Formats: sequence, C-alpha cells, structure tokens
Amino acid sequence: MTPRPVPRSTVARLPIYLRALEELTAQGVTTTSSGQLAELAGVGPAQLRRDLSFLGSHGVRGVGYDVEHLGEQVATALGVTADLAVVIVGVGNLGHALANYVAGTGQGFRVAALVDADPTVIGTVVAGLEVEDVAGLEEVVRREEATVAVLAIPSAVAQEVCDRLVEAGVTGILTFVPRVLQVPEGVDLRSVDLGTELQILAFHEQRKAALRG
Amino acid sequence: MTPRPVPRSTVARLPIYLRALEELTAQGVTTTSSGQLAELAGVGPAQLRRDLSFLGSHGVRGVGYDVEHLGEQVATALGVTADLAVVIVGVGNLGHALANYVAGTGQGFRVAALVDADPTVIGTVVAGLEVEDVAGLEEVVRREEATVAVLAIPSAVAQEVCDRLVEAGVTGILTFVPRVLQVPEGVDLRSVDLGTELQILAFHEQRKAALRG
DNA sequence: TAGTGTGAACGTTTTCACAGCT
DNA sequence: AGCTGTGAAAACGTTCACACTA
Repeated sequence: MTPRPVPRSTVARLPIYLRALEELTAQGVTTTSSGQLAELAGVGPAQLRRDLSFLGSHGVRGVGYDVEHLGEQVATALGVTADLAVVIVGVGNLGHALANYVAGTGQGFRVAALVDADPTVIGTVVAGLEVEDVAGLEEVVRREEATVAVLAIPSAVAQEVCDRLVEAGVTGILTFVPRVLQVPEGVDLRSVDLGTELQILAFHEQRKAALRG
Repeated sequence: MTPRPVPRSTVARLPIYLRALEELTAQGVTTTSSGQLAELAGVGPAQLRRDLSFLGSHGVRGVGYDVEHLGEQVATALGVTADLAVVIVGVGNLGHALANYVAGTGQGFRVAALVDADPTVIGTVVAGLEVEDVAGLEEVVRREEATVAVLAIPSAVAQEVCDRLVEAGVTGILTFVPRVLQVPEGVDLRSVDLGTELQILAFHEQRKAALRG
C-alpha cells in the first residue's frame, strides 16, 4: 500500500468516475475496463488508469475492475461515504434549484438547513425544509454541525456572510457569487460563476469566427 | 505586436481580471498595478503579468496599467465587445435563475430565447421573454442566429437536446446537467455540476478531519 | 491474451528573478 | 525609483509504451 497524495486534477475527475460507476451498477454491469470507464467519463484510458492508481491497485491485469469494489474505493477516497451536512444560504431561484438538487440526488450530502434574509421567504418550505432567518446563521451552523455551505446570495453581502460562516466553523464553501471572496487558510473555497463560463465560451466562439470570417 | 496563442488557463482567468477592472472603473480608479489587480483577482502578481503579456504589452514600466485601456484589451481578447446571443434550454428554477442573471448583468451577452418542454411553463414570461416550446428549438436557434446555448434540463433528455442544438448551428454549450455529453469536434462544451463541486469539497473536508481526528 | 500499473518522455502552467524602460 | 515584461527554472499534469500478471 502506497498512500501517495492525490493530485488536485485527479480529485476533480473522481466524481465523474463515481457517476460512471453508479451508471454501470444500475445497468447490472459488474466488471469494467479502463477503456469502457474512460469512454463513459470522457477521458483517455491512460489518464483514468493513472488517476485510479493514486487510490491503490484495485484492478486485475487482463480482466479489469470490479465495478462495486472500485465504486467503494472512489467514494471512500472522496469522503462521500457518510452524509455531509450542507447549509444553503440564499433561497432565490438559484438556491431553490440547488436545494432540490442536493435533496434529490444527494449521494453523500444532506441539506441540513436553508437560510435567507427575505422576510417573505423565511418560513416557507423548500425541499421539505423550513427556511430560517440569516440572522441566526451561526446558531444554525453549530446546531447542524455543518462544515460545508453553499452561497447563492447577492454580491454585496457575500463577503460578510462568508466571514460569519467561517467564524461559525464552516471549512468548505461553494459560492455562486460573481465576486472574489477572501477566506483564511484552512478553508476551501470553490467558485462557480455563470458569467465567467459564458465569457470563456465567448473567447472560443470568437476564435472560431476568426478562422472562418 | 506578437499575437501569441493565449493558454487555456489564462483564458479562464481573464473574466476575473475583467471584473476587477470594472470594479476599479466604478471606483474612479484610472491607473493600477499588477500588485493591486492580482490582489483583487486572488492570484499572484507574476501570474497576472504573465497572463496579460499574452494580450500584448499594455502596461507602462514604473507606472502600471491604465484601467480603461486594459479593460478594453481584456474584453476584446475575450470577445465580449458585441453582445452574443444565448439560448437557455430548460426554465425550471435553475434556468429561471440563469435567465435573470444573464438578462441582468449581461456584459457581452443577451438572452435571445427561453425554451422548455413543460406545457405549464411554455408561454409564461421570464426575464422579459416568453418561454417557447422546445419542439421548435431548431427554428429558434436559426431565427436568433444563436451560437451559444445553456442547458438546464433533466439528464435523460440532455444528449438528445445537445445533438439538436449542434445540428441547428450552436458551437458553444454550457451545461448544468450532471452527465457526460458527447459533442463533435469544433463544438466547445463547458460543464458545471453541483454534485461534482460538493464532492471535491467533501474530499478536502475529509483530509482536514483526518489531520485532526 | 487482454488489460493493468507505471517509468519515462512530453507538454503545460506557475514561479522566480532580474533586465529594461519610464 | 518603481513596475513591467520575460527568459530560465521548477512544478505540475498528460500521454506513451511496455513490462507484468491473472
């Protein structure tokens, strides 16, 4: 056993492999190969084997991988074996969609609480949970022992809410706010921004247009 | 002038720089430095200078960068100077949020059309636009001369809709569907998946827990 | 024989450190 | 004097190609 550190780029692909393995399980497939799995994941076979090698040797030469066993290994590596409590801050359209997504497909997660600042939203029930007042954010985080939060709130209040979450004990934040947030060492921040994604597409559209134009 | 190819990783950061430059403009700042801009963007000064160097030399040694001029250069490089038509497919909570986002902050984009399959949604007005029937997807794409589409629909129909979009002339797709999509050469696909993002956070949470536990 | 696991080659991205310009 | 722009070095990531083994 050689517990090498798993590279960032590999970690980013593990969830895709896990989904592919779940699909295969659902189809009743019990054994797979790096070729098949790579195809499903949209990567090269060599890359897939290299990625999996960081989790240890779980394949059988000449045969392939046991779908169920490999699925367990990937899930264990990702740390999605026990449900992680997630607090969603901001229950507009986006927060609403996120809450339903996590509540629905929640493999490895559960929506621990929903929080908003809008009095017309507080008290309503979304994804089976009553929306609570952001004023009690710290209590909610401590009550649920949540370490992960999702931010779907206006830019203007994002840094303040982020600071309060960290102060209350959150160490992982997924933000949909189009703004750079500052977090202390030891807190992981992942940012998803529609504007950024569209602008990257715009760049490639321009390049393609230039080649023709 | 040396029009070197802009690396992928640099392209991914340009939108962040553009936002930072717009913030500075809003604050009335006319000149900035790699140090200040890097701070706002959350990257190192050397990385920022290297990134900007791919767009040509626009800084002044000993002084810094002209905020307005640099903003124009970055916008031009990204291809967000003229509004790009975007079709949003799927107007559930997520599609709704995306439509409002693009319609609101739309620097470089405009929502050309909204499309859905649900009869109770078709005909309703969202973000100032009437939702159209997905049955007429191809006509909508051609009518608006849209080259970019956003997918916020159920997994089961995603590949089919994707194929139809490509067939109709779309060459850039941003998908929020948790599934690997196949697109032909020449079509750019960017994927955003909440489940993947949360699982990456779970990985880091586990690592931190292991260091303490 | 078929398919894994991995050393080695290759390509990309980041960082350093400083020459060069204003 | 101060900040940019960039060679050179280091770090990181991907792909190749094949030895190895069930």
